[in-house]
Amino acid sequence: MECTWPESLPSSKKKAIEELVEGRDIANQLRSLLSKSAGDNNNNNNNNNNNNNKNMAAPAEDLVVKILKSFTNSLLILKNAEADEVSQIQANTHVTNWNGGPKSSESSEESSRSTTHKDRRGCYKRRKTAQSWTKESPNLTDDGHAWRKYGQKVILNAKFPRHYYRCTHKHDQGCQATKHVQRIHDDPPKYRSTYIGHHTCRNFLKVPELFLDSSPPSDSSMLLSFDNSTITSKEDNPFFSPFQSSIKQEYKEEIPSDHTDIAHIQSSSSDYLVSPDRTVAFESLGHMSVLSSTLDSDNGDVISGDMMGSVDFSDDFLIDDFSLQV
DNA sequence: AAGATTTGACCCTG
DNA sequence: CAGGGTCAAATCTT
Repeated sequence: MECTWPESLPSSKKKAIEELVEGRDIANQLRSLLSKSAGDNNNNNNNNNNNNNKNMAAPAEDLVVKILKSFTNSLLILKNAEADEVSQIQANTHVTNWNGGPKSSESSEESSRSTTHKDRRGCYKRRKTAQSWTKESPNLTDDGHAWRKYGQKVILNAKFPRHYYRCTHKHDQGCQATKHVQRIHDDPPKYRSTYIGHHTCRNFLKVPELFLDSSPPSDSSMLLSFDNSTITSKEDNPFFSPFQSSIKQEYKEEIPSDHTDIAHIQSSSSDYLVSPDRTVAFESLGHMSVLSSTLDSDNGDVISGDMMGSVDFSDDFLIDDFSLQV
């Protein structure tokens, strides 16, 4: 199971990234040193008063934080640029109208349409670009969201058809999230799931009241998955949800005889929280999602306030997250 | 009966 | 124009 982070980085860029990572790590060390010494001084009254020490450490730490931020942003830019080059299905760094919008030749071809079919002009809106990330996995793991299949296509040069899913709540809640799943290997089975867009829905019907309480349901899982990260919601990434997915047909078709996989799929949501393997996936996917969100935030493709509020771009998050990736 | 899946056609992008 | 993404009627499942 892996994320489609570019695996074939040119060595020069790899080195650049390594350098940045090293610099960032050093800055990180400096920061911990600073905070350590500040803490020591706080416990030690032999020197000047604590307020003075704090006042000295605070600006220094600010600087360190800025340095770290700079490193992290550079890494983000580098990596995202690479991702765009390597994979078309990787997160796009700009997003046009979410709903695309009809072409200009809207009304001119009225008569040319066949009358045997319903006139669907205007109803078809393809997303030109959207935030996307992929996941590859030997089985079709539950991502916690309710998906409804809306299409299947044979893809050129692909052994297996691609299955298209949209969020079940597309119509009742206007959730724009979609995904497609394609089997890329037969033996051993391997599936590539590409997630497009963010869930803006609230999975009310599926969420136990326990989770609906006061805090977002994802909080616990996020904290478990990301350790020090400060992501606060799963809404922008289906993998963060601890809830059961409701895809049925997909599994029946793709894994007709593999009982272990089916058992996996139907296993309780707690699997997500305890399996180290999946935790890694969460980290990778969370990273991708955050990456996309970071770089898309200024292009007007904010789907909802929900999504915007889904990620806390604190220094800690970015720093810790990146340390997983490089 | 309601909701999900299947499937062929439509539409968009490169 | 080809390939891929989406729609929606028909069909299936619960």
